[in-house]
Amino acid sequence: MPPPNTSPNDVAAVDDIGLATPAFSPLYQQIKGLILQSLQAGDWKPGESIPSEMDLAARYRVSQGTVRKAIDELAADNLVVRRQGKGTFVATHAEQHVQYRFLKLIPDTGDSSAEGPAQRTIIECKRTRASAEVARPLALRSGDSVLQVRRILSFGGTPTILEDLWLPGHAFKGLTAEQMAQYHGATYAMFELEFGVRMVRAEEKLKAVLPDETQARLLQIPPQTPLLSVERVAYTYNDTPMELRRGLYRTDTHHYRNELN
Amino acid sequence: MPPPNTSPNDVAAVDDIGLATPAFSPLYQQIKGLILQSLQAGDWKPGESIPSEMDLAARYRVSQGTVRKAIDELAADNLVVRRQGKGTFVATHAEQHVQYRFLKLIPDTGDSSAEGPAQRTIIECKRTRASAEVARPLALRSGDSVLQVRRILSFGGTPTILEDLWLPGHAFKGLTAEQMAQYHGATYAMFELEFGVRMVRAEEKLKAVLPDETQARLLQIPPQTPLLSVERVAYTYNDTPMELRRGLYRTDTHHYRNELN
DNA sequence: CAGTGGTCTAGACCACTGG
DNA sequence: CAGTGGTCTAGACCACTGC
Repeated sequence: MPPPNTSPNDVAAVDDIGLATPAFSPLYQQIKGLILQSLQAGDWKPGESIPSEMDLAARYRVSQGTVRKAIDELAADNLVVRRQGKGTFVATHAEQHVQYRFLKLIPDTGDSSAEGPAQRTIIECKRTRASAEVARPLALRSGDSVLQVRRILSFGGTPTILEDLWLPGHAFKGLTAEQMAQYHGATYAMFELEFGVRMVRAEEKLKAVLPDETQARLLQIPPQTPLLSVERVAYTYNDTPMELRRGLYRTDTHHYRNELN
Repeated sequence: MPPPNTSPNDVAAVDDIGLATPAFSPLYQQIKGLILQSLQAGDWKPGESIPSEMDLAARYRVSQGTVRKAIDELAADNLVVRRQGKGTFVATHAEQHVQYRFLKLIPDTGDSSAEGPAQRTIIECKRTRASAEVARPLALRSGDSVLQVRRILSFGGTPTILEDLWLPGHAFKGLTAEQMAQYHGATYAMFELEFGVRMVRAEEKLKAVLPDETQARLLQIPPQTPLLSVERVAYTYNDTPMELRRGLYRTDTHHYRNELN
């Protein structure tokens, strides 16, 4: 016996809760979009649980299976974490064991946990104005206010990474070197907890370069030592760029590891 | 009314077709495993279609939904490609528009298609014995027969990549420089068509290095030019390593692009 | 024990492809 | 038009969590 089923394209229930859906897309995609909006709006904070599948199904007037498929995709995008028997939680950089969300530099020995946590030295933390090169990837206009941070990460006492960060001034008002130092290591966790900015995705461009004098001195290496330059743009929800980061990695004892599928 | 449903853990139908399933796993995982075995065994060749979901469901005595979930995972792993209205096809490096399956080097201009196809020059193609460094990642013993290939890839006439390949001798008997040259560009397609070896996955280790004299000469660059060293191990089904490749990339006009989720 | 996500089924209908 | 994958539903039961 067929259920009293409305057409799969019927988005009446969705429209009922007040959202326009101009083009066709499967119901579960629309549900995914709605949940995404709630995530962006901060209806559920990182680390908290979202409503159960049954709740959401009732709320959106669809079957549990449809909600499930929507959440499955959000989980695949790392926006949400499912835990059997407990619920579905908004992904977070804090509290989790995901210390280095985007860092792919690994000691050549392979034992990435043995070298222990990184020591971080903040060299500089100042408010400046964006140059054209910095403004473009951050979707700002040159001259806009940006926060610039320069720091060194050391592993086992050896300076290994020299990093420059640029952050949009409007989103990170009041960021201080003290804050950067407090959260030893968990920079993205700090962005979340202190500024409500959750990074979701990143793109990196890698090149091999030679350091200038200042860079060589800071990393305590001879000039002419080839370094891996990693330029990263990190995005929040909505593909909004929120961080530009340029790292210089020593690769004599470490390497950048990547998996291809 | 409940269906005449056997327990979810009942693998009778699976056992019926003659396979042991020692530990517990969801039915769809077991089905995935069975399909995987057929792929490895070559029951369906790359580019061909596999049986329809209904067929497989009948064959394994499970519902279409269960087969679907199994195939969904295989599709997510890039082992299989679904095409609505046509069927599900074994993924292939040939015929597809996926010219460079694993190459992540991109011109800085971003317009990766404008520079046209790479010109390939084979410098060397010989049979040797594996050194310890080569044997380990290929899961061979040092001294085992390996094929070694050295070649240069040029973009727009500029030598950009110097590559050394090592292939297990037993799987690539009779590989010649002519074969390498014939398939301009589509090396992995050749492996598939000529040797029945389909690469499924790869791992890369990146470092910044300086070239030695020979390397600098071959790439027509001054010494002291920093290069990106990319060491890749490519795997077939079953996590069997089948290729070790070491590339030296010029990164003055190109960069290695990576996306992080 | 109740509540959560995870698996499985059966059946209906939609969207796309090709003869 | 028949056959394929894609969506959606409804309902049952399993596995895990925590009270």
